[in-house]
This record gives sequence, C-alpha cells and structure tokens, in this order.
Amino acid sequence: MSMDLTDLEPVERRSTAAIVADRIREAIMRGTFPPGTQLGEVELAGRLGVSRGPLREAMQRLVAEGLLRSESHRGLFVRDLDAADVRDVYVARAAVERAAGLLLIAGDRAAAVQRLADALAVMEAAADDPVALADADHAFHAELVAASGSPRLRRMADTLLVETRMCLAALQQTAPPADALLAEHRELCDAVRDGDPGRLTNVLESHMLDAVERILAPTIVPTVPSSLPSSDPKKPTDPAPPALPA
Amino acid sequence: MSMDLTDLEPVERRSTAAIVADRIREAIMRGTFPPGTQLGEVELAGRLGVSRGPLREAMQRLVAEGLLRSESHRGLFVRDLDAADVRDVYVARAAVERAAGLLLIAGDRAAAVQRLADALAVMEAAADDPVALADADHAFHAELVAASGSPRLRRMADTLLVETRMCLAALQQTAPPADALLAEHRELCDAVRDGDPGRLTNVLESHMLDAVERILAPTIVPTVPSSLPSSDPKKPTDPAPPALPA
DNA sequence: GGCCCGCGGATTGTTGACAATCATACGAGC
DNA sequence: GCTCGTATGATTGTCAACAATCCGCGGGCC
Repeated sequence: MSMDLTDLEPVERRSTAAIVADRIREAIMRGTFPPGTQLGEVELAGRLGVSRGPLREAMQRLVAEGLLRSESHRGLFVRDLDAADVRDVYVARAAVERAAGLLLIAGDRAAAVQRLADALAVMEAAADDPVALADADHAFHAELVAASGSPRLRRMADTLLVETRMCLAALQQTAPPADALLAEHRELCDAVRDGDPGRLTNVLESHMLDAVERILAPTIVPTVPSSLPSSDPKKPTDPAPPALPA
Repeated sequence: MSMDLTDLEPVERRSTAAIVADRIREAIMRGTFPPGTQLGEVELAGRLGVSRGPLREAMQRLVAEGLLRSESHRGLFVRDLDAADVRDVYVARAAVERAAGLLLIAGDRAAAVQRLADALAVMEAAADDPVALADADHAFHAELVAASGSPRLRRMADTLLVETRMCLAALQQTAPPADALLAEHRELCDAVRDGDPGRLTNVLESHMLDAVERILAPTIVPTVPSSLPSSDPKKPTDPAPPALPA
C-alpha cells in the first residue's frame, strides 16, 4: 500500500472556525454536552485555546446545521430532541439514504458493494463493544452515502448522522441487539448487490422504523403524530451535566 | 380573518448574523453576486452597516450551507456550479421532495392539497412574468416541503432551492415554457390528491429530469455521469459584477 | 532574455476591550 | 405575606485595532 503522490491534494488547510466546529460537533455527538446544556463562550474559548471570534463563527455554523439553538442575549444551547425529532431524523435519513442507494445501483455497483462490505466487516468485528458498534454503524451509513458521489446527499447525511448519535447518546438506555442490527445491514448490502430499487427502499425504510422503535421503546410512543394532549408535557429527564473532559 | 393571539409566539428576535446571512443569501440567489465573485469583507460590512464580526459569522453560516467556498487567507467566493452540480441539486431535491410528498399523502391530504392549490394559483397568475414565475415555482416547492411538517426536510429543501435559483440565474439563457411548467406542477398536485405514492414519485422525478435538461440544454450534456474529458473546462461567462442594491 | 528574490499593498485572521441585555436576589410598599 | 421595583452580576453582541498571510510587481542575478 504505497502512497502515490500523483494526485497531491491542495494541502488541506481548514479554517480554525471549521476545526472548532468539528470539535464541538464531536463533543455533542458523543454526548459530552447533553441536550439542553448551555455553552458559555468564554469558557469554551478558553478551553479550546482560541478567542471568542472564531468560536462564535463555529457556533453559527453549528446553528446552521441545527445542532445548536441560539437565544438572543441568552446563550447557545444544545438542541434537545424529543420523540418527534427522532422520527423526523429517521424520515430524513430514509429519504437521503434511499436516494444514495439508488445512485449506487445506477452507478458502479460492484465498487459500491465492495465499500459497503468493508464497512460491514468493521461492524461485525465491533459487535461486542457497543460504542464501537455505534461508530461502525455510523461509518456504514456515511459510506453508503459517500459512495453515491453526491456531495449534497453526503452533507445532509453527515448532519443527520450526528443527530442520530445525539439521540442514541441522550436516550441510550439499552444497547441495541448486535445480531439484529448486523442482519439488517447485511440485507441492505445485498439489496444494493442485487440492484433491486424496490427491495432497497423497503429494507431501508424498515431499518429506519426499527431504529426509531428501538430508541423510543421505553418512552410513551404514540404512533400518530401530534394531537396528543397527554399527561405530562414536562420532561422528567434532567440529569446533572457531567464534567467536561480535558 | 381575525388574528387570534392565543398562541402568542415567543417574539421572533433574529440575530444580526442570521439577518445578514439572509440578505447575502438572497443576493446570491437573485444572481446579484454571480458565481465566482469574491466577497470582500470590509466592503460588504460597510454596505450592510455592520462590522466585520457579525458579517464573518453570517459567512460561516453560508459556507456551511454550501453557498460559499472559503479559501484561507484568500477570501470568500460564491460557489460556481457546473453541470454535475446542477444534476446533484436536482437529485437531492427529488429525494427530499419525494419524502415530503409521501408525508403529505400519509398525513392530512386535504389540507396539503389546499396549500398546494393556492401556490399553484399564484404560479398561474404569474405565468407571464418570468421572474415572478420563478418565484412562484420556488414558493410552490417550498410549500410542498413545508406542508410535510418535517423541519429537517424543510431546511434541506430551502438550501437546495436557493441553489436551484443560482443555477437559473447563472444559466438563464431562456425562460422556461410556462405552460409545460404549470402542467407538471398541476400533475404533481393531482398525484398528492389521489394519494398514489408511486405516481407521485414518477411525476416528481420526471419533473426534476425535465428541469435539468432545460437548464443544461444549450451546453454539451452527456447523460452518463462523470468520465467526461470534454472540450473546454473553463467557463466563458464572466460578466462584470453588477452594482449592489441599497 | 529569462528566472528568482524581495518588497509594497491589500485582505484575511485574531484579539482584547466596550456597550447592551438579561437573570437573579434583595428590599420597599401595599 | 405577597408583589413589584431596583441593584447587581454575568453573559452576549459588537466594534476597532493588531498581526499574519498572500498576490502583484520591480530589481537583481545567472
């Protein structure tokens, strides 16, 4: 595996705002900042070793992605996702990943299946460790969309996958059964291999529905959207914010 | 139509960065800033009556949306879209709007059809004026996605629609035939009314394909993606940047 | 004559400080 | 005893100046 220098990239030089945004995004994704926590600018800036200017730029970027909500003269808060948001994330993911899968089928199917199979192997190898499995799951779907070659689908999927991780981190009451998860992904891979658009759509949508149910299992989950003047509108969950790392 | 104050909203107070971002986005969308133009920070800041701080935050937001590209220590430029980008925009739009349409069918179909019919009426009224028609077209699709009730699909669609307008503004060599456009939208509305998912998918995808062909008509347009070492990669269009409004 | 080096102008990236706004706690008034 | 007005503290929003980097151009050297 010799690195060939023929394609030499234009020296990736990311702006500090982008780097800071990546850091914060990662932290939000990993659950380091639980939903609802306020992100003080001075504290974060000091911790990351930058001034408030670049940090605020990074925040605006994250607000645009929908990960943070900004209240004027009040502060920036990590968006907290309710059941409706969980469903919405998976609806949007189904839309994006279905389109990506169709592009895969229409394009170089063999190469796509190869990449998917590799990602699947990583998942199988990490079946024991729940967090590694979540990472591999994330990587699988990211690869699925990236292989489609559509930059816009890719960007959308990246944001949605981060939100998915937020859901999992916030509501991770139980680790998902690894075998069922693997089976679903294998089936998804097969659908691409066979090149059957209808089957891919079905597999993908049922995969998403399963995921939603898994996440929303312990909570009250009315299947009909809205129109629920149910008992208690206030959230019972309000765990003390854990200490920040490093 | 008496305004009822029962639901009184939390007083919409947008941050200046968001306002500035809207302004710039609008200008890019309308073609005031042609693709490839550099946006000087001091000039823009002075023109908008804000300092460079908030302006830079707004820029980061637009970069995150993919409307601008930032070269380090070089400046911010309006992204120029090539043929592949045009196809990609419409692929993504098809994915998003299909999902939204399916949600419409599954939800309150009557209300959705009503909103779509209203938007369609606006289009019909503006059939003569090309720019008004483009606005109405934009509004129709925005309404389609907004009516789905999915905030994520909505956000994606908003960004994609702006990019669509960029394509149109940059390559508007010929006004689209209003009658064909109206017919397609009517058919789309009917598909939602009938509640036939398959038909909706077909109508929507053909609508998108038609739009792509319309835009890419005069240029060389190979139907197969990528692998085109065609003649001239550089764009002939480089009109003098028109003066800024207000 | 052609190529390399260095300088001037301009623009971006970053910083620290100033002004405006909001939440909280305390005390006066009813 | 409860409510309202006010002071205080902290945080956000904004600004102008400083430092770093890059493009274009002229002079020197080969």
